Amino acid sequence: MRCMDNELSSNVVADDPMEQMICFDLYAASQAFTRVYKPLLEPLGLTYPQYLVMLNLWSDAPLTVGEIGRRVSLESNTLTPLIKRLQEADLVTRRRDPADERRVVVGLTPRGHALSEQAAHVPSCILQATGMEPVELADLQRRLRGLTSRMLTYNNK
Amino acid sequence: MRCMDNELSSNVVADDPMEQMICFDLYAASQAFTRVYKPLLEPLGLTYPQYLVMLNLWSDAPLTVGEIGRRVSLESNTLTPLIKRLQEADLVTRRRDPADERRVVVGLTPRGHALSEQAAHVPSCILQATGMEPVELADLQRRLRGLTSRMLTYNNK
DNA sequence: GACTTTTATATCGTACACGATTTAATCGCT
DNA sequence: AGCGATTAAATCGTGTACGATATAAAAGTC
Repeated sequence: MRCMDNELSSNVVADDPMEQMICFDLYAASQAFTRVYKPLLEPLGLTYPQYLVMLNLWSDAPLTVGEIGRRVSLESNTLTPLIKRLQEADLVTRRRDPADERRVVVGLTPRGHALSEQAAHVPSCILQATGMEPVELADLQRRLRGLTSRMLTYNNK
Repeated sequence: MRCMDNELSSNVVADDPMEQMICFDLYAASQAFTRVYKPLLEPLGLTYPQYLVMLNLWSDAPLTVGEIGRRVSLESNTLTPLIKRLQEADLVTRRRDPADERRVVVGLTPRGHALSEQAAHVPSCILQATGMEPVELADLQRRLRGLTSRMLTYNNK
């Protein structure tokens, strides 16, 4: 679907070019979270994307690279080096799935498993940092998911 | 300020490790925007961060690297190479400010200025892709800014 | 007026993102 | 069974992000 300009076009550009950009607000919010996560994750030696991968492994290890990718919305081109860094840090193991040699199964080392305890306090810290009630947060999440879904639909038309 | 776990801690980790992560929803929404912007910006030869810089120049050129950085929340370590790529593409000029030789002033070339016309339809396309009314969008932006502000405040305590 | 501090940019190293391509294994079809 | 299509990872190249450091100019201090 091509975008057709309409009578609203002249109103969407404000004096301040950043003022009306919803995308920029999303970006800024995302960066703000990154900054709050950083000091919490630094003692664990994890970056935020690495933390997302570890969260899934703590919950459901072992997982294939592809399954991890579906959960965190990343593909092997990003995940492979990331997981190799986790392996270097002796947090995860990587081996080919004997049942399907195309797959690589990622598991936790004892050190990787143990790290979950040090990370247990992170979610509550983040919740506190938002300064929002869980109900209010859930509403915002619902709106964001709706927006994301509509954006992706638009893109596929 | 250190984060103290409280009685809610046990509720913030759901079965699905991704389910309750507001940060991930922000990331996903941001990525969805990137995907909608991409086909719109590709004909212009711009990436999304480059587009943000050009938006500010179209509005207020010439600008120093620092001023651009304040507007798009990036620093010289990211901006310098980005702006050099815009210069390679003959869209912007870079020169030291004679009044203060520390500053680098970024201006538009004729080609850079002309590109604004090709980009004029982008904001209305994005608005259409959100599938939201401007009022509704403004409300979401207000919430996001409040959240961002609280997160950054938390981080500085 | 030399000296310290601050400011503005640039450089460097590490770590994502992601499109495009490659490689190898498995699947599907006849 | 053979073989083209599909799938799962990995690899490659480009472009952000960003902490740490470097460099040079300007501002502040005695």
